[in-house]
Amino acid sequence: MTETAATQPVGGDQPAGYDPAAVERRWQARWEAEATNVTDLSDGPRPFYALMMFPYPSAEGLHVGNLFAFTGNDIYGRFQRLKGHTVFEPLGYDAFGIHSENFAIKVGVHPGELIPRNIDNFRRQLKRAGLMVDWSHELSTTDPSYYKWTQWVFLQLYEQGLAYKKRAAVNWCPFDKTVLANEQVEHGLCERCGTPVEQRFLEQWFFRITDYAGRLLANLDRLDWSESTLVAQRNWIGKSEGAELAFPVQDVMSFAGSATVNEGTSGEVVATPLEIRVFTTRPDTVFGATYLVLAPEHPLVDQLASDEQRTEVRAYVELAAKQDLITRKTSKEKTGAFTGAYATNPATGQPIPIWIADYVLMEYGTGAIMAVPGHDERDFEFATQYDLPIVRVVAAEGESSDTPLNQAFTETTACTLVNSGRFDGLRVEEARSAIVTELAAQHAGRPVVNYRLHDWCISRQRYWGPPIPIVYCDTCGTVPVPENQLPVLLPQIEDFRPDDSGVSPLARHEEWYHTSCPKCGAQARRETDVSDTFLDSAWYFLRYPSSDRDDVPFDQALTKKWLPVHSYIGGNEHAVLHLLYSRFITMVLKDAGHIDFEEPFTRFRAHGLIVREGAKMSKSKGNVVNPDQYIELWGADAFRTYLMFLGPFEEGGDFRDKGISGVKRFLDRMWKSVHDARRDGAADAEVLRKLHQTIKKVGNDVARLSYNTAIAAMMEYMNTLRAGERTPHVDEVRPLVQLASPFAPHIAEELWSVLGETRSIFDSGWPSYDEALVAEDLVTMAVQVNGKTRGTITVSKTASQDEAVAAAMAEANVAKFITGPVKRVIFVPGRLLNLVV
RNA sequence: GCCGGGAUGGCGAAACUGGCAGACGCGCGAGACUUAAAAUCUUGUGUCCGAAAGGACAUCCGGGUUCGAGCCCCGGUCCCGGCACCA
Repeated sequence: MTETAATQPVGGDQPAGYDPAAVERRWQARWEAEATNVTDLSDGPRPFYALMMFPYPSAEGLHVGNLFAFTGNDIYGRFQRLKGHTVFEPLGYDAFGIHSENFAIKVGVHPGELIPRNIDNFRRQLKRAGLMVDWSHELSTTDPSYYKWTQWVFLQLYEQGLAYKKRAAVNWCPFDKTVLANEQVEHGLCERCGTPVEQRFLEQWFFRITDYAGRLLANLDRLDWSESTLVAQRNWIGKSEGAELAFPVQDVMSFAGSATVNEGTSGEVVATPLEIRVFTTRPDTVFGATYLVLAPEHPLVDQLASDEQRTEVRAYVELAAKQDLITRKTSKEKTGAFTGAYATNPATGQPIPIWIADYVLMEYGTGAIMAVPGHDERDFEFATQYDLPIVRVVAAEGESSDTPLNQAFTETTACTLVNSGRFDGLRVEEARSAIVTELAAQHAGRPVVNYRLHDWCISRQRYWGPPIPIVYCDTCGTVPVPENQLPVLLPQIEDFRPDDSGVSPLARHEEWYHTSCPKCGAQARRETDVSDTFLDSAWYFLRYPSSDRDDVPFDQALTKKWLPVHSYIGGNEHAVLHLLYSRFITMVLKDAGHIDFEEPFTRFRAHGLIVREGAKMSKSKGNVVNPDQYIELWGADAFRTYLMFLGPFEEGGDFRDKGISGVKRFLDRMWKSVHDARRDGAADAEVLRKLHQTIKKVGNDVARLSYNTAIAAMMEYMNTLRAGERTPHVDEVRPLVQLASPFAPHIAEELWSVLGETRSIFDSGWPSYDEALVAEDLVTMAVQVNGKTRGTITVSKTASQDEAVAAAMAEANVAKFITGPVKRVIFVPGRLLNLVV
């Protein structure tokens, strides 16, 4: 390209060719120099926070999937800006966590050195993509000025009694000597080294997210989120309504206070009958409960075991403890042991044996179940295995109390109770409440709602994360680090590898580990666990607007103005954890009075996945797309536009190398059209009509993230614009440049200046359309005979049914098929006419 | 097993509320320009029959509702994703 080419007046005779690299370099420099993308957060009557989930800065650099998502968000942000909003589009890095740490261990470089390097590379790549990012608010979760406030968030939960410590099972890899997340265990083996994973019990920090289960679930109904994400959250929270029932244990007494699960009261020295509480969603089947099963970890197991059964029971408990958490939950084989004790079924009054088995999980319900083998598949399997009685208590129509059961009968609709004493004949739905009411009157039961959601374990026995801001003092106990002593800095240590001890590598660093008690000043020890990466990302959206503030986690006025986030975009792999934790933390901060809203993301859309030639991209398959290469070859504008064109944004699509050429051709034609455009004479009326139709369609499509069809509409307009090698008029091309600008921002800016404009196109406003012009005066309608299309007619858009029928009859091919009298006419104005003969 | 999403030309895909199936793009065929090629432009392109006009058949399979079904209902096959002994 020559120097003068870009500034060649419209109508100049020899427009220069389109050189994406030069154009993109020029405009990126100019945006930076003129701070085009820096948002004045204190200004702007119509703020719009367009957020994309921040990336984990991997060593491999930006993935094409990342870029797909970022571009999708950027287009939406740019569109909102053109629509007159003040748009804030920040970006940051989720750089703490096991991923970074494992990679650092692998290559033998300290993560503190590796991460800044990766971030530099990410920033370079993201900038090249031409995102409208306000880089002055960039953040990284690994920065002490950020994690200081992550620790502050922890303290907020601690102060509200929502953070607590308890012993819990973790997956432990004896070879890598590390705690593993559930996702890192495959078929009971460590995903990295293949060593069988063991279960270990460690003291860990938890957040009481279960206290918020009801609210987290109820609010979902009023969120404008992708349906699939809402469903995933509902399933994860897993509400189930049922009852807690009490089964008294025979001949075993206990001291009050230790007798029941979930009820730690005073230690009165009064012997009370021991009872087992169970949770069930089928209280209607209580007459069929022929035995009880406790989880092997249930606190009453040892007390219940009879002398002759004790050895067997202990062996089983030990075996269960050895098994890793994943295998236990996936192997369907039923095993268990009889405790030797019996309980009384409160409905039948009959004694039933108490068993332990690992198919019952301690962390759900009460850790104990009443087994109804007749009507539960798992119980049936277990009962068959151990020869326990199976009783039918529910019967379908045509069945009776003694219709044999050769498998569990789990149907409930149109079923009635049998073998259930005075409840016989009741429909299942009626029996549920009737039985609970009856048992409640005897203090043997109550209705209960249970959630599958567990409390959030945030402890990580690792190095690369924010230290949990807690100190242990021999006299003062557990002491939170005062806010003015934050951050608790993560020390720079060389041996950050985890070891066999089961505690964080930080514990090996005496000078860090030993500290003084913030309360009494005596010698004390630091908590050595760091917090979960998901805590870092559960509040980052609150930090962006205030990222330059050191004195507060988030400024009150800015937060009020900019939050909740107007549009959030991200991958559905975070449908549950990240999005749920963010909602939880937001609710907690609201309850603590720090913010005045409790849902962080007003609108959320999950983007799709990019595959290549039908297969998921992976390094091992060697089909990973490196964005740099494509941007080099085609330009960021073409690459962005192609990514948005290859499939629906919310579904993703197939990346095919050749596909990009069509999009590049489109940009080339737009370039040429603007340079060639004539100013003399008038614009063509029909072209203008098409233009207005296009403005309408592109606006509607972009608003619902239907980017692929928006691009198709622009291409279609381009075909009209250039049909028959006509020379387009300036008025015909100017709005097109605006429509294309969110997709291809650099070329749009360039062409905008070619059109004589001096300000950024992104301050030019979104073109409007004239509804009267959009509607065609003449419409082409399909004419069907008996539902088969036989021709078309062109009539006025206001044509009546009679006029349409007359026009249709005049068509030879239609008349040909009218073999008898027309019995019925279906007339859809402007669309179709169907004659039934 | 349960819960989502999906299956449309050679390929990526459109069709928003039941109304001309295949927009737009890739690829491919033909032509123009060129010494030639690339690029560009024009044009054709679901399948079958037909010179054409036109016709028949076509949205995973089998039924149904309707004047009319890719879309709604019933039954089934396959693919992708999530959860998974949750009582």
